[in-house]
Amino acid sequence: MSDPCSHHHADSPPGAADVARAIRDADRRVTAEGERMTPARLRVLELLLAAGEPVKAYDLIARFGEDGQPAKPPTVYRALEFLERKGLAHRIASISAYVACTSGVVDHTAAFLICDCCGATTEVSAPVADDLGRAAEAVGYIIVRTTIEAHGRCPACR
Amino acid sequence: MSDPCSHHHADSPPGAADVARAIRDADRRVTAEGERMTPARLRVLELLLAAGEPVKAYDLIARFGEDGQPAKPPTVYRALEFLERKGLAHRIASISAYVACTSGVVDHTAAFLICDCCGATTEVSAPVADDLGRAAEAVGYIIVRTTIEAHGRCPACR
DNA sequence: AGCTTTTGTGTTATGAGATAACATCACAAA
DNA sequence: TTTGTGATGTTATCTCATAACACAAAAGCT
Repeated sequence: MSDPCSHHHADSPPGAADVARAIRDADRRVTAEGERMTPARLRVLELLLAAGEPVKAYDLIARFGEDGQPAKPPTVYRALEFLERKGLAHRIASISAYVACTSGVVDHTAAFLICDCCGATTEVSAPVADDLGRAAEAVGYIIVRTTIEAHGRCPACR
Repeated sequence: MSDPCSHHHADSPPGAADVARAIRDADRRVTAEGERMTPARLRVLELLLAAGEPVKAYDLIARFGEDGQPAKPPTVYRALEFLERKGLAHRIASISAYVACTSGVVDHTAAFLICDCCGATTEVSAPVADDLGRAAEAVGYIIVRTTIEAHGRCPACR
């Protein structure tokens, strides 16, 4: 947050029921694809979903143990890598943070609107990537994965 | 480079004359805008231009002194911050690297095509940002700055 | 010129983000 | 049961970036 705001916002933390359902869905999908949704992976996904906003890796590490015991960094980074690979989470490079995927689409290019004031983020589907794909093709590139991160002010902060 | 390639590419390091001219232009522009193009800033810009591709901050730090003496990190990070603010360089968040701006346009949203194989990058003007701007407006966001980084394979590596 | 303010630099130290390397474990296929 | 693969535990370390403070250089003012 380059210029943190003092006014407060209505939090919209996803309800426990929502989180539980999202986790069950994710678990089923991963299992169906022949991969394992292990406790560590479930736990990290749970933390991301419960936060409802981007979370720093070391915050996940700190919150990892139900009893307050932190995890070792590789535990969390490995889980994040897996979740990203499965499309269940995204890394937001410009702020070095991670967020649960809110798009139902499995293989998609995500675009983020990030409020520099309060830190809220919105994942929008990117009509954007198509244009870029064409531009890339014209130059001879094959695009595998695209990071789109727009910084600015959210409705509450503007 | 997630999957480094062994084949080699024709390097296209900008000629010394090109670098010198770009530096003079930048110097003039910055001075005209009432800011100071100090030796440290010139040096970092020179290193970025000469590289012709994204460079890690600590590589700049290592190469900083003409005599081989490294700089202290803040020296380089401050220069990078300035160059970015002036639109003379860009930070590529997804690979934590910096690159000289190759677009003539002063205030623009840059988009990058990054080869995961050889590390080459191409800066393309982003027709992309307009779409995103409209999408953002629809949700009530004001966009200040956008990061667009497409990873894939360059013509030589595909 | 003398003074003040602003902007940039030098330096030390440390914070924050991420991964290498290797031992061990769990699980499913043969 | 054996064997192979994928996941985890653990230690250590590496890379990236900035805070904080003292000092210097330039620009603006009277």
